Amino acid sequence: MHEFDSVAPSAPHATDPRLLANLNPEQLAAVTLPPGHALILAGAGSGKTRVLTTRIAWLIQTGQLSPGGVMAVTFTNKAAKEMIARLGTMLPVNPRGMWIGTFHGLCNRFLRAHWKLAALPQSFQILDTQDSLSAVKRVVKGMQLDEERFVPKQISWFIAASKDEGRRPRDVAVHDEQSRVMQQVYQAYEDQCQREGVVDFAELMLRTYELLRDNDPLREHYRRRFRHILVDEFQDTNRLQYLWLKMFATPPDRAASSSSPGDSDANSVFAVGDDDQSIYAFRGAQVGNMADFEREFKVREVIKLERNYRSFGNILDAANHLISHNEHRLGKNLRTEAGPGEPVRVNEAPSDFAEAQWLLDEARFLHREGSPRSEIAVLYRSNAQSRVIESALFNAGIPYRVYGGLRFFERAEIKHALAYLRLTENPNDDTSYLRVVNFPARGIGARTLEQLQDAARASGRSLHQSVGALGGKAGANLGAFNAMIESMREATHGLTLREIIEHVIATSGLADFYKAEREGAERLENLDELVNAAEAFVTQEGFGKDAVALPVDETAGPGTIADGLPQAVAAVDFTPDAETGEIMSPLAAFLTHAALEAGDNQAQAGQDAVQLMTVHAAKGLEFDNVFITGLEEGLFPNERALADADGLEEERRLMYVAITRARKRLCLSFSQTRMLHGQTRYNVKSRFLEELPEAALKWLTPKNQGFGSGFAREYQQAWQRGSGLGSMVGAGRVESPPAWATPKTRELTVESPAASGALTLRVGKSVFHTKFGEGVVVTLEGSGADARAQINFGRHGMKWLALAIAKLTPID
DNA sequence: GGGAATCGCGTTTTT
DNA sequence: CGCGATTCCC
Repeated sequence: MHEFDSVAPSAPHATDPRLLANLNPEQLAAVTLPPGHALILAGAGSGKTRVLTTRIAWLIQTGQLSPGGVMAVTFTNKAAKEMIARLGTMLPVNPRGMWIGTFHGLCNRFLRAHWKLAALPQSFQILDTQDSLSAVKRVVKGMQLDEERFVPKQISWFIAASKDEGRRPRDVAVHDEQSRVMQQVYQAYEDQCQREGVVDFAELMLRTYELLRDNDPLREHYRRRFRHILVDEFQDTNRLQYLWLKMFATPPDRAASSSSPGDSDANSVFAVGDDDQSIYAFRGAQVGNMADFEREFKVREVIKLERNYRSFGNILDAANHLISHNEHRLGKNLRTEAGPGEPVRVNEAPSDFAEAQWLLDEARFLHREGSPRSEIAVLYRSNAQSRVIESALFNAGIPYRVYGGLRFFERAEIKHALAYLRLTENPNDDTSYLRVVNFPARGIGARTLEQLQDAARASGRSLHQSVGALGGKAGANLGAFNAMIESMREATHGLTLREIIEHVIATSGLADFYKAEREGAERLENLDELVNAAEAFVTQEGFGKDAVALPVDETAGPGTIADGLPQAVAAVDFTPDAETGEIMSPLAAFLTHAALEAGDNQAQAGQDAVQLMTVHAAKGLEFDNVFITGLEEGLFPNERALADADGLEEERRLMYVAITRARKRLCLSFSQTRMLHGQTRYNVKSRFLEELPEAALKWLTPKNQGFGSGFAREYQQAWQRGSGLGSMVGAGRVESPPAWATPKTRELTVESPAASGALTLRVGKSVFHTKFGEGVVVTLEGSGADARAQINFGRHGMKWLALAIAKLTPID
């Protein structure tokens, strides 16, 4: 089926000496590894991206690889873009033509090229998580299941998780009624997606994997084409991504059987990852893939990049010391030549409010000292923690930026516009149909849609096709909607993408609707922004001008292929059909782009602002000054994560990621009390604080260390201000009961079995229990013999104790 | 069909 | 407590 140009690698050219300059010995070894599968353990701040890009540039410069023979995979669009941008400065070729992208982006390209083999429509559309959930809801409703028992969200999660493990409905384990129904829903969901010509994120991966698995010539073709496969953040790969990778890689036994590696037709996988930064197990990532890779791919070279170019010594000591408490590691220790730097400072606050206040003063101080606000990052374990910090910053008028939340293409008004656009492309997309059939309102109610869905189910056709089944006013309204979609389709024929979108926003009634809305101005702006995004997309991708294969001289070489698939296309989102070269419409391509790249999720960019984000969101970023807040048992480590065995280790890795974000200054803080879910919680400080080396720390609270001069004075003032704010915070020390707490009893005196004599307990007081260790009294109830106390023992959890029996001693 | 009241829930998130 | 989703009522 395929013919290949088996061009042996030419003798290395003289490389640009600047390319390899300033690499340390380990980096150099990684960059210049001979062909063969390799695993690079790249510690935080060790120059990972540099090694990846330099490796590609070096292979190309030395003539071992043509741009068309590269496949580089990342997890995020941001990482892919960065790689492309850096390569652009290193190479005289256009890196946009290389197969560099996210797992999902590359799958999309692959399926666009082989849509027929994959049994998809050429302009199949991609469901994001929201779309997918509403599709599942539709299925569940259609099957008339009890939504209490079969929660759509859970089923949606189950389907995604199954696909992420490579399981089709027939492969899922069925052991009871519940799982049997789940399987049926999964099957029905698949049928529905197939009927509507849509795929969800996991389907992109799974479909690609299966196509390669079941089609030998195709698989062999791609194995020959991609000489070098590079994978970033390998520790975050899930089961399916690992299997997927195996499809592209030459099996190691075949690679080994070749006498000389240089002439072998085997390709090479260059996997880069850091097991200590694996923080996505909750969404299916399997760190075990690293060990599996080493074993199954018979990796000969494991290179560790341990020299850190980011942080000062004390920060690295803290990170190393902390992570050494994990048992399941491949083993790695960061080192620096930058000197110890400032100690890691630790602050204890009486309340979350005071913690925020302290943070605020600290940020002000740093800014006064010349640090840009954008170099100050405030990290927290969960999004709910940002609220107090935000309000403190807001009230003080300090600009800040919160990462997270809705992204551009996920906004309701944008999704609505996209739904109309999708319908002009494919009126049988029921998800989009239901989203906008009555938005803006046009007299199509819930019962009408029930009937329409029943009719569609009965005939096995789409909603759009089933409108004729309904008569009366309802049928007329539906007919009018169909006619509108149809006229949109006709009117936009031949228009530019920009004109199409403008037309649809106007004629759908969306523009008028938001004009009439009191709060619609921002949404209108966003719709304008959608037009701009489309314009930028077209310009950037170069569609319409020269969306054709790049000049041959840029792409020819080993790996040239002969099945009509262009080596490289200027417009990567317009991947042509592998056989016919047909390219999908700009609109379909833009819709794909919108699904695959949800856009920024940071609020108002522009001015210099303090950066607020979760630890997860901070991965891959770095800042001069980092604050890690809320270091309390239950919060960080999070109590819900402690349920499973590996939970604590993942939490610790999360802390490790947080620590290693800091370049110059690291501050840790925790609070004795915190408002959570509408009630005050009394917390014990995080065990992670105990796992840090004392020598690298400087405690700012009197208990552990006195105040000195300079910085410390600042802290003292900040702390006092923070703790002196309003009656809410009271006297500020844990010894006095917080005035704002309203438990049943605030103070209780009982005969203590431990200390012969009276024991006085107060809410907020620390106590020691012979079995559970240190805890904080949360609630007191009853009296005398049946006096009870609820005590938070941190890692041992919240306990109710009978005070007549429990052996408690007070801690001061 | 849409606004108001009520319910329920509350790690982490990219594609 | 604060939110989103659902339900209720006009």
